Parts: sequence; structure tokens; C-alpha cells
Amino acid sequence: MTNRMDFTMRDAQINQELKSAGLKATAPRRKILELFQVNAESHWSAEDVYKSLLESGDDIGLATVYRVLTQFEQAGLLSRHHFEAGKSTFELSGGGHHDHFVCLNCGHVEEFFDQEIEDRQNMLAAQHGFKVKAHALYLYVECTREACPNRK
Amino acid sequence: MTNRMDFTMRDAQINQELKSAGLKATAPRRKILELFQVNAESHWSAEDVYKSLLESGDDIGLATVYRVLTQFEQAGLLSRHHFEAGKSTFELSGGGHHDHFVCLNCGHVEEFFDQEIEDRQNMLAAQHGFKVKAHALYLYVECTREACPNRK
DNA sequence: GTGAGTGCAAACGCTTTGCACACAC
DNA sequence: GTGTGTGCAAAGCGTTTGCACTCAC
Repeated sequence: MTNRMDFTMRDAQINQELKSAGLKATAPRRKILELFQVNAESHWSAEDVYKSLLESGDDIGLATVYRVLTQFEQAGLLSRHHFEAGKSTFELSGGGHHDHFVCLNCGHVEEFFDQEIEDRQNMLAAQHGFKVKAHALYLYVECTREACPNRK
Repeated sequence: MTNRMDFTMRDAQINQELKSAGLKATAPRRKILELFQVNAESHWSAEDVYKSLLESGDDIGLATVYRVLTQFEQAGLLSRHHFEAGKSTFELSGGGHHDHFVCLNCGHVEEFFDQEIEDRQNMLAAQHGFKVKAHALYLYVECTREACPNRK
């Protein structure tokens, strides 16, 4: 009963978040948003999301995943990244702006933020007569996680 | 005669550069390398290179352009960038490391370098136990060039 | 009920690859 | 001559789109 209660409450809350974002509360949208919320800090590609939902027994089309991810990005719920060429990766955009370390060997992503780099970027842009509208900073490293195939 | 002489000398020099890079000196490679050298500071996609060579009357296949660009990148002659999703852009890698301003409206690319940002990146990576193997920093701006469709 | 959302399959843009031919060394 | 390089067409991959059906409101 507690479980059922919990589920209902989370479900209702997610519905509310979708509506606040100006989106109709449909099953695919609810499932995808929940996936990102349950696995906070995670970075998923469209394919990752699709496979994960399939494994959960949810019957969602890949095209819908792409559509929903794009909508979520436009609604500000998710941010899109391009860690690897030719592939988008998404993360919950709740935690404010940050940059990323990306492991060249296993793809592991770690976040960081440095105000000094941010300030310096804006300062340099101003020097060139620009205003920074967006920016991407990826530091490619070799990580030291247990799971990393190139662990030192 | 002077022109012919100039051409021959440049041609010979480019041949030499190709061989130094460990590549056989073939016509497509010569033409592509020359294109980048003549238009230094330029950023080209594979398609750009292909079209430019076609317009010059050179008969080169698109597949060859892709192959040669990749070889040049591996040989260190060119660097590859991903300013836009799903598309590679190349530039002569002669001028040492630098970062880029990219105009969101017209795609214009401008280069910059800041030692302080470089140092800070390495310092932050070290703090996290990483060593930076490569990095990408793109500052997306709205430029003020004559040609820019969104010029202010 | 009505318009927005969905699944499927086909199309898309960029890039890579298989193959027969051509050329650099 | 030999093996690498090339052009062409076909295939690959991530992503988008057209269409008929379905669902949220």
C-alpha cells in the first residue's frame, strides 16, 4: 500500500511538472521524465532511453523518444550535450550550469563548475565585441573508475 | 613564367609536406592541402572542400575528401571540430592550440586563446584526479560582421 | 469530439565502406 | 610490378518526418 501510495504521488507530481512545462501529460512523457529523475546525474542518449524503457516493459517508439527529448530540451527540463561526434546526450537541467569531464575510454561523465572560467569567458568575448549566448566546455580525460577499461 | 615557377615550387613544397607526414603525394591530397594553406584561418566541412574543388574544375570524389581529411587529421596536419551537431569542420593545425567563438546566426568562426583558462582547466582536472588529454571550448555568440544575417 | 501525441516505416544528412580500376614509388 | 589511393554506388548511423491511429482534456 505504501508503495502504491508512493507511486501515485510521484506520478501526480510528474504530471504536474509536465503541465507546468506546458506539455500534455502522456504516458511516454511521464516515463521518460521519471527515468531522468530516478537516475539523476546520469547522461543518456536517445538510444539509451529507448532501450531502458523497453527493458522496463514499456512500449515506446524510438521516434517518440526523440520527439520527447527535444521537447523536454526546449521546455528547459533537459539539456543536450555533444560529448561524442554525431550523437546527442541528455541530462536533467535542474542543477544549474556546469561543464564536463568526459572519459575518452569509457565515456564516463563527471560535472564541474568554475566561476573563474565563466568570468574569463565572458570577459574575453566582451573584448572581441561578443556576448556569450551559450557555451560548451568538454575536458576529455582518462578516468580511474573501476569499470574503466583503461584504468591505470 | 613567374607564375609557373611559383606553382611548381609550391607544388614541390606541398609534396614534401605530405611525405614528411608519411603520406604518398597524390593529386587529391595535394589539392586539399593547398586549399587549406591558401585559405589559412578558414574552417571547412568535407562538403565545403568538395564543392570548392569541383568549382576549381578538380575531379575529386566526396569519399576521397572524407578519407583525406581523416588522414590529415591523424597526421596532425588538420584539426577537427564539431561546432554544429552532426558535422565535422577542419582547420590547418599549424597555429598551435586555440579555442573558438562561433556565431549562432551565420556560423562565422573566430579564434582566441587564453592561458589563464588553459591553466585553470588543468588545475581543476588535477583536483579531480584527471589529466586533460584533449578539450573543446566553444563560445557561441552573435557576431557583428557585415555578412551576418542577424547583424545588430 | 477535437487537436495534440504516438508508433511505424520511410526518408534524411553526414559519413564510411566494398569493390574494381588507376596511379605513386 | 605491387600495393596504396581513388571514384562510384551502396550501406551505415543517428535523427527526423509523413501518415494513420489513439489518447488527453
